[in-house]
Amino acid sequence: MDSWDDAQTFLAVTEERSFSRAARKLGVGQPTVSRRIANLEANIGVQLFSRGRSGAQPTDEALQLVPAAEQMARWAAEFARGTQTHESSIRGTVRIAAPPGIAVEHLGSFARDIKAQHPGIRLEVIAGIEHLDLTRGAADIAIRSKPSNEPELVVLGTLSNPVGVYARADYAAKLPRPCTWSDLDWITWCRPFETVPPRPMLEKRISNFAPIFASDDYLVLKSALVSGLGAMIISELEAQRHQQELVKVDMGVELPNSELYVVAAKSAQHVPRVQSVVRLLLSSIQS
Amino acid sequence: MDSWDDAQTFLAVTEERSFSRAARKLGVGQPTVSRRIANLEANIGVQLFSRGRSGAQPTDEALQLVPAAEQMARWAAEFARGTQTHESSIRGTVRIAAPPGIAVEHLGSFARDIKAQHPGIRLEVIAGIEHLDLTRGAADIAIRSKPSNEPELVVLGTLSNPVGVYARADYAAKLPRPCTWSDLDWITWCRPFETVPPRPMLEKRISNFAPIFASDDYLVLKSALVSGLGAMIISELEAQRHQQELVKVDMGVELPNSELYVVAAKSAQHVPRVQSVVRLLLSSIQS
DNA sequence: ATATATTTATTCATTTACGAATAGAAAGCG
DNA sequence: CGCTTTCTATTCGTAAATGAATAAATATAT
Repeated sequence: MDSWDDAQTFLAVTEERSFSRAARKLGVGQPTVSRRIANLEANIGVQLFSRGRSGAQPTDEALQLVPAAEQMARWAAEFARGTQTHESSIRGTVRIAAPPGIAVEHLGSFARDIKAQHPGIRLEVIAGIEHLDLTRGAADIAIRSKPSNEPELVVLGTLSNPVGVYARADYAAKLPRPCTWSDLDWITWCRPFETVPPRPMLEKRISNFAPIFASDDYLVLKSALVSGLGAMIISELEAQRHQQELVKVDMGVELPNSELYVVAAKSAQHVPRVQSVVRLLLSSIQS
Repeated sequence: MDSWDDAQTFLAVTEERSFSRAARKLGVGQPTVSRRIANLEANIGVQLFSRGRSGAQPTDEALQLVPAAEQMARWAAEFARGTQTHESSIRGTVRIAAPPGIAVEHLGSFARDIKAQHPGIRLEVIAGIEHLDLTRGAADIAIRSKPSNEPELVVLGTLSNPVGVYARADYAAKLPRPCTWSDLDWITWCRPFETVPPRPMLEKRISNFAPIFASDDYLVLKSALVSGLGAMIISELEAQRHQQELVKVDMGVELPNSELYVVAAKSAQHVPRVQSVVRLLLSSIQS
């Protein structure tokens, strides 16, 4: 084994559990992956994957190789970022990972700001809670509800996201005054997003919390909200977009802003296009 | 940059300071290296090496990329060793790094033992003090005079190397009795091997130590010794081979054995052929 | 100055690696 | 069963990567 590309191919297959998906991920054809793995297996004389209808399952021998390959991937990403710190022009693709609500509420419109300021930059938003590995370049920036304490990552700034309880006007009109948290029919996330704000906060305030409606899709949640089914905690920014349909429910107290942390791999912050996106992100979403 | 092979090529050039040497090291042609580096430079838009008569000098930008590439190399070696732990047959090449004296005195004859026991194994001995990076696979085993405390390495055993002061019979006959350390005309290492035993020990025992003769080549030292120029500390094993020419000089006390440490990368000890060599090394040289 | 020895760059015939297309295999489903 | 889908393996024409040979450049020695 002296071709580092083979290790890359190997890692992609173990992660994707499929030759064809690995090929897509690597940007090569499926036969190439098939051939490279076959060569690797021939060289070391051990079968690395059991092929079947449902893809490729790593053997025990293959699993022992994974940690080393992962470390290679991590440093390959570091190397790649290093090559980009000296780019003079601000252009290229920037991938942002964010929890689904944030992504929908803020990043769509943010993309327009980016285009105006830096037309050369293309934005890719991955909405989800899977913790993408920033050190391996799965994304350039992540917006997280908790600060990361991983030593290889750095918090580049915080976003204060003002939120409020909103409902359709006719629903809100029927509510008792003052209205308590338990009085409301809540619309919020269900699995696999049960840990995405504001659901944990609701579960803390309301014993035996049971939403009247839940979904893993923000648009579905919002359409339930707009249909007058119940109340939902959304960002003020999003509420402004729906001011004709939605009204704020007065809970007696203002909700605290939800704090969001913008994190990136340490070396990513020196990549010009990432730098620009972060700067604009912090200044344009800030309140 | 998504081809890990490019990083490998890059690292080879920074280390060899030459496209052609890097090509030899990688086992590819020189034009391939030339082209790969040119592509890499074109992709990132920065010159990485200043080419000249005396090879390729990395630019500042290139130097920033080196640490990441080195880490990749380290884990690539780890990956490669992982692929070898499941080899069933004990065959292949094992590289041993050792200080020059040890290499000459012991490893030549050890190669014969290996051949008898494991005919499939080929030995490569690198004699020198350059600390080869075992974690990166520059050698499989190293014999060192100090135990390594690097966390990625492991001491697999110690060798007790009995040594004595020897000189040609006629030279020894003229010595005063009892004979002190300062009475002798010492033959020992010069730069760059000034730290290789036994020279540090001699410098400690004798103030203003100045050898009558020094060389960086063991064979040169030994020929000076055999010619009757002075005395030299050599292993008893080596002394036996020259018992017709050399006699032991009685210093009043026996010299303590020189302790040698056999170290390897942690994962290398599980590679069958390395395992076999280490086992035989410990059992056959042990006194 | 001229020869020599080493560099990197270029050329170009050759080979290797690639991937679109296809075959084969296996599971889900009506 | 037969249809569909989703895998991996194979085939094969093509394009890209390779390296022997060579050119160009440059320092060192004679």
